Parts: sequence; structure tokens; C-alpha cells
Amino acid sequence: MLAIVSAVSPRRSSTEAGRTRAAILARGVAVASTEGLEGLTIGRLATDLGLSKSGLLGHFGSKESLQLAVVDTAAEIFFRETADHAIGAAPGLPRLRAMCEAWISHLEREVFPGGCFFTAAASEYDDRDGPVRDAVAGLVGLWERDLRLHVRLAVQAGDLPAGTDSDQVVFELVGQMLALNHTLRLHRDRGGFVRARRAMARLLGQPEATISAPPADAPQPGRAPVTSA
Amino acid sequence: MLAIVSAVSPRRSSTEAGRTRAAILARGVAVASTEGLEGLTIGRLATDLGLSKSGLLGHFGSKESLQLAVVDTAAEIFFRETADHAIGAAPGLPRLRAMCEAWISHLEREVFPGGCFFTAAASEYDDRDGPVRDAVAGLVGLWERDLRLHVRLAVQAGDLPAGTDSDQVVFELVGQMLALNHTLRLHRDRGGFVRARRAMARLLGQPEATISAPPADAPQPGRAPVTSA
DNA sequence: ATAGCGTCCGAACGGTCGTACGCTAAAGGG
DNA sequence: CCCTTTAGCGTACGACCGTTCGGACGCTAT
Repeated sequence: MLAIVSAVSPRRSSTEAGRTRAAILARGVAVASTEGLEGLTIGRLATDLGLSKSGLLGHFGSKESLQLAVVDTAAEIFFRETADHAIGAAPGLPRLRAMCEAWISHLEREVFPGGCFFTAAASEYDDRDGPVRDAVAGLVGLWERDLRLHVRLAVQAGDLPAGTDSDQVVFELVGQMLALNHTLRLHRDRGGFVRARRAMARLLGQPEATISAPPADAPQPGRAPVTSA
Repeated sequence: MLAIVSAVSPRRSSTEAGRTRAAILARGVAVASTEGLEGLTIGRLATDLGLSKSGLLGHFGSKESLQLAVVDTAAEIFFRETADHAIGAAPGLPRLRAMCEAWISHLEREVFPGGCFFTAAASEYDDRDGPVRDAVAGLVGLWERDLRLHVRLAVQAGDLPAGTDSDQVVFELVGQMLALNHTLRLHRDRGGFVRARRAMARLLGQPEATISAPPADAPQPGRAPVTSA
């Protein structure tokens, strides 16, 4: 997926322009993650980097191109800090757990200063049309498709109950991610981290319990009601 | 809570100014729910309503006051279309279920053209400061507090297992709401409705199962793994 | 009849937005 | 050594932003 992602932006950071461009994008991702992709203005970005507006715009041609490049760069960072953190885990349930944990931890590590970049971008562009929306929706879809794949593999391997609806699991997993980002940013309540991990564990079975437990019903590993401690 | 909400905006729509003001706010809520509270501009709003910018601004004094009034109006609509739809249900689990169902249905009924107003507003303002953010955060907190109250009552009544962590339940319920809004608006996938209802049912127990089932563990009503059909 | 007030308009303000054009200065290969 | 490319700057533009101000109009009460 990184190949797809990075297909747009040229990789050469060795040239002078490449380094400037990379600096613009790095700053752009940071600003966009807090102020939004629309709140990212050329003048402000140029001032931040000690460039002129025209000098900055020369690298991209238009604001929309800049936005697309920023989205692209954010995707690169996002997948590097989430999915790529999980490739060590075996496909299926272990990978799925690792991806969820990596997602949670990428908020903990504050990879983006404004929380999850794509959560914010999705909310900002979900009611519009155009290339930026398409890019955001496509990349979010990529992430969710990856989750779904490993749900299916987990079912095949018997690590999740047969007949599990993978779309349903992904829906609920994404919900917990959105809830965590919501709690962190709106309520500024770091307690969401433990709640998100608990919710994930209940959705995917407790790590130790499910792995050693029989695949189907029986003692219902990790499906316990939501209890305190 | 409606008393709190409507404390800011004067209730008199009988005067000419009151009717104009109400029209501005109605249109403002609609625009803000799709374009965002910042995307709502005075000039555009005035043109839409056949007013001059100054004529419109005269009703509020500043853009921020307008935004606060719009948030307030949206809250009134939101609570009227969700919480108030549930006051017929008994406090505790029935009310909780009714509130969740009302929330889902308020998206189905397209109460706001841009999906859930406060989901969008929260995402837009979660990284800023100021009165608008405070208002949004406060109102969202009100909704979540109401949810938590009825989780607690449900536990007291024995409709949810003893030891249930109400914050955890609210966290996950909100997550499913966010997931539904996300799926609907970004992916434009109406299939989220059944998934959200399934998720809610699993969190709160199947309606028929839990009501007739013993309060604590035993056959684990509604805690079944995520299965298809 | 007239004074006053509520309601809204039109014009203008300074500011910021994205974008276009033309320039300079350095770099680099023939 | 020249000539092209590259990288960036400065200036200017038209559009739109939120806001201010003075005035027009109609209703109401004196």
C-alpha cells in the first residue's frame, strides 16, 4: 500500500527543492492535523517556514495539489506508524491485535499533533466532493480493508468464531478508534486509552484467553460484560 | 437540560426580528452541519436568506455570537430529536436503549443535512480554544452524562451486570455512534445502520433476551460474539 | 403631527485568501 | 565562457472575509 500511497509524491529529497518540499509537507501535515486541511493556508505555511507565498506555491502549483500532497505524506506517516508496526505479527488475529494496538499507540506517541490525521480529515471532507475527499476516503478505506482482511484470516484460522461478520467487526473496531480520538481531543481525557484497549480486547478476545481457549462458544473467553477491573 | 440549552437564545419568535433571527439560525444550523461552523460565512448566509450582511449581523453582533447561537439552536434540535424521544421509556436500560435508538434514527431521519451536528462540530473544534469549543464540549458532555446516568440506573436495577463500568459503556456506545456517522458520511454506506443497531444490542443486551434473562452472568444474554445473522 | 425606536440596507473599511507574472541569483553541463 | 535550468522572491490582482457606520423605512405612542 505504501507504493500506492507514495506514487504521487516524488521520492527525491536529495535535491534542494526536494528538501524544501519535504519541509513544507512535514509542517503542512502538522498544521493540517490540528487546524484542518482547509485551515492550512499558503501564507501561514510560508511564513512558518521562512518562505514567500509564491516560493512555496511554486512547488505544488495550486492549493489543492498541496493538500493532496499533504494527505499523501500523512498517509505515509500513518501507515508507517500503524500497519508497518504490525507486520511482525502473524497474519490473522495476532496481526489484527497488533494493528489496533499500533493505532492506539500512534495516538499515545502523538505521531500527529492533532490526533489521528485521517479521522479529522474524514470529518472535514465527508460532505464535500472532489479529489481531496476521494483521496481521504480511499486511504481510510485502505486501512479498513486491511483490518477486514485480517479479521477474515482470523476466522479462517479459527481464532475468531466461525460465521463472524468481518464488516461488523471492522465497524466496531473503527468505532472504538473514533471514540478514543474523540475522548482524547474533545474531552482531553487520557483515560480513553485504557477504555479503548479494553474495548478492543473484548471485541477480539483477551490476548491470553482466546489464544488458549477453544474457538467457538464454551466459556466465552473475553466476551465478559463490561466490568470494572 | 433544555432550560440550560435555550438559556442563551431568546424564545420570542413572535416579533419580526425574532422570526428573522429564527430563519437565520435554521439556515445556519443546516449550513454548519455540512460545511462546518467555520465554513458558515455571514455573506453566504445573508445571500441565502435575501438579507444584507449588516442586516444579518445586526441580530448577533459578531460571528462568534452567531456561531454560539447556531450551536445552541442545534442543541435544541438535537435533544428534541434524541433524548426527548426517549423520555417515554422508563429510566435505566429501557431509556438507554431508547436514547441510542433515537440517536441512530435521527441520522436516518436526516435531522441535520450533514449528519450528526455535534460529531462534526466536535471534530472541527476539538483542537481549538474559546467559547465555541467550550459550548460544543459542554453539550456533548451533557449527552454523554445523560447516557451514563441511565447506565448506572440500569446497573442498579439489575438490567446490566453488577460492577459494570458506566464510563466504559458510554465510551463504547459513543464509539458506535461515531462509527455510524463515519460510515454514512465518508463511505456513504447505509449498511451502517444495521451494524450500529447490532453493536448497540450487543453492548446493552438483546432487547428480548436481557429483559427476560437473569441479571448477572449465566447464559450471557446479548454478549454473543459478532456473528452474521 | 411628530418624535422615537426597531429593522434592515448600502457602502466602505482593513485584512487575508489563492493565484499569476516577472524577476534574480545560483548551479551546472556543453 | 555562455546558456539553460532550477529555486525562490516581490509585487500585484481580484475575491471574499468580518466588521463598522450612517441612513432609510415603517410602526407605535405621544
